[in-house]
Amino acid sequence: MEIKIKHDWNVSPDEAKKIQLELSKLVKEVKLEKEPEIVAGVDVSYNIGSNLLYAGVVVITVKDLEIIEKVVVEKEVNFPYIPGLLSFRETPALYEAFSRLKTEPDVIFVDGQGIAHPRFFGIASHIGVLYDKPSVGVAKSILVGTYPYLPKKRWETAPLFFRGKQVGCLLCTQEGAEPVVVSVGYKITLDEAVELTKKLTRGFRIPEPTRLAHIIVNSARKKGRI
DNA sequence: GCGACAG
DNA sequence: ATCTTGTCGC
Ligand SMILES: [Mg+2]
Repeated sequence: MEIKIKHDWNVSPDEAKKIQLELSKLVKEVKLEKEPEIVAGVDVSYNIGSNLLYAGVVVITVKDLEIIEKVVVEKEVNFPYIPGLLSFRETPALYEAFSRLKTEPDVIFVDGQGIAHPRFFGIASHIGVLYDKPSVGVAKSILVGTYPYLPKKRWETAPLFFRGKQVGCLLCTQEGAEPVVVSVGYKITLDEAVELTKKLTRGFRIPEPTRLAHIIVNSARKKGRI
């Protein structure tokens, strides 16, 4: 996959925030241009105390959730984990994985927030904007925002609000489990993001794209090889 | 200033 | 994110 926008990653936290504010102007919440047939899921893993990240991308079909391509790479990082600045830690490694990806996905699913973010620009939005590719954030917990109730029944949703705007949805993907946080990353509507997430969810809490990406980066890490 | 805080 | 055993349910 080819990146469309490049910028420095070797920046300070303050500079990172400025970049987010600038790039957030490019985020679009619009309907998909084409019916998604192929989606990608991305995730990152690492050993505690190490600065070596294992970044992976899994590409699957929407129709039968069959894997058609997977890539895992190793990449050093120096940027720490700072709530609100996750993309500056994980995206450079994911960039290396995307560079080796042959398949062109219709939508990218990211383990983290889209616009449900302090500056409305989480890692899912960041990746979507840089690649000019529709993206969705599927997080395991909330970064910012409030909700009126917790969805308990499968496929039930609850709106997530931040600063007077609905920035995402809590989606119950599995009864008895905490809901996932779905938010628009880029060039998709929240309704489309939620519906697509439901299509991509099997019997697990985490939708397949991100769940499979999590599995491959962890197996690569535990084998100590790619 | 205090507390919260994706992965 | 990662560490880990026990326990519950299919
Ligand atoms: Mg992750």
